[in-house]
Amino acid sequence: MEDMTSSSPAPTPASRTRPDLATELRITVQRLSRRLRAESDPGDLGEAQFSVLAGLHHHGPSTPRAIAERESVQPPTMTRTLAYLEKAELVTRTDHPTDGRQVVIELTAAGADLVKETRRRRNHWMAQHLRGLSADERATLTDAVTILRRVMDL
Amino acid sequence: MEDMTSSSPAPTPASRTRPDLATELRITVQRLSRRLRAESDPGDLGEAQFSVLAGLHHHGPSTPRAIAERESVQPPTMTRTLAYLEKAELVTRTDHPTDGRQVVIELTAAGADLVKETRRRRNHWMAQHLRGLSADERATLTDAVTILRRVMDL
DNA sequence: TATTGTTATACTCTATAACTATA
DNA sequence: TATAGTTATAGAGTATAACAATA
Repeated sequence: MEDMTSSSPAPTPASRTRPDLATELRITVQRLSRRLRAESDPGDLGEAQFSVLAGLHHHGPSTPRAIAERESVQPPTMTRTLAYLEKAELVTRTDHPTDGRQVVIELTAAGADLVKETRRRRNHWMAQHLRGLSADERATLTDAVTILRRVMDL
Repeated sequence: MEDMTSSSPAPTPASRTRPDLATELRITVQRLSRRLRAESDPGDLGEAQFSVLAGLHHHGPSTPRAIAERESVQPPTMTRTLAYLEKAELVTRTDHPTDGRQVVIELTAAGADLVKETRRRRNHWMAQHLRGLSADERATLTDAVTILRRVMDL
C-alpha cells in the first residue's frame, strides 16, 4: 500500500523518458540525502551540526568563515550552528592570535568522541544496504565518490 | 582564503585515516545535496516542493500518504507541502472516488510545465561540472546511480 | 479498531540585511 | 574601504502528539 490511488492501474503519465545523467544524479543524491536523514536516530545531532564537527575532525581548527565555505552556507548560518555546538561543549572558541577580527573554532575531546561514535552509528544503515554488493559494484561506487568529489569540488 | 587559521600550516589532525565506503558515500551525498541547494536560483521552488511535483509528473495522481512515503517524510509534513503547492495552483486535490478518507493529488498543466522548466534550470550547474568527464567516468556515474537506486530502494 | 488526513506545536537549517569591530 | 563575525528577522522543511472522519 504505497503507490497509486488504487483505482487507476498505474498508467505511467506523460513523461516516461529516461532523463539524462545530470538529472538522474541530482535526483538520486537528493533522495538519498533525505533518506539518510529519515534513518538517523532521534536525539542525534542534526546533519549540519555533525558535518561541522566531522569537518573540524578532518581539517583541524578553523575560523567560522572557513567552515561556512567548506559547508556551503552563509556566515550567519554558521554562527548559529557554532553557538549550539559551543553551548554543548563540543567545540571551543578562542581569539585568533594575530587578527582581532577572527576566532578559531576547535573540537573538544567530547566533540571528537562524538564524531567517532556518531559516524559509527550513521554508517550502519548505509553499510547494511551496501553489504550485498559485489566487489565490482563496490568499486564502481568508490570510483563514483572519487569522481564526484573532484568534479563537484566537494 | 578558505582553510586553516593561517597560523597553523595544516597539520592534519588525529584522524587522517581513509574512511570506508559507507562513510565516504554518506558524506559525499550530503555535501553534494547541500551544494545543489546552494546553487539553486533564489525564487525557485524549494527542493522538497520540487521533488513532490517531479514525483507526480513521473508517477501520476497519488494520495498524500503515497507521496509522503515516496518522499520519506511523515504525513503532516506532506500536508504542509501540498497546501503550498495547491495554493500556488501547481496541483489539484479531489476526493477519492470510493474511499471518503482519501484525496487524490494531481499535477495541473502549470505544475507539469514548471517541472520541465525547473528541471532544465536545475540541471545546469550539475551538467556544467559533468561536462569535462570522459565517457568512462560518465559510465561509472551512471552505473553508480543505478546501483544506488536499487540497493537503497530509492 | 485501523487508516487517512489534518491541526497544533516546536525544532533545525537556511537566507538576507544591517550592524560592530578590526585590518 | 574591506573583512570577520554577529544580531535580527523570516521562511522552508521536518517531526511528534492529538484529533476528526471514514472504513
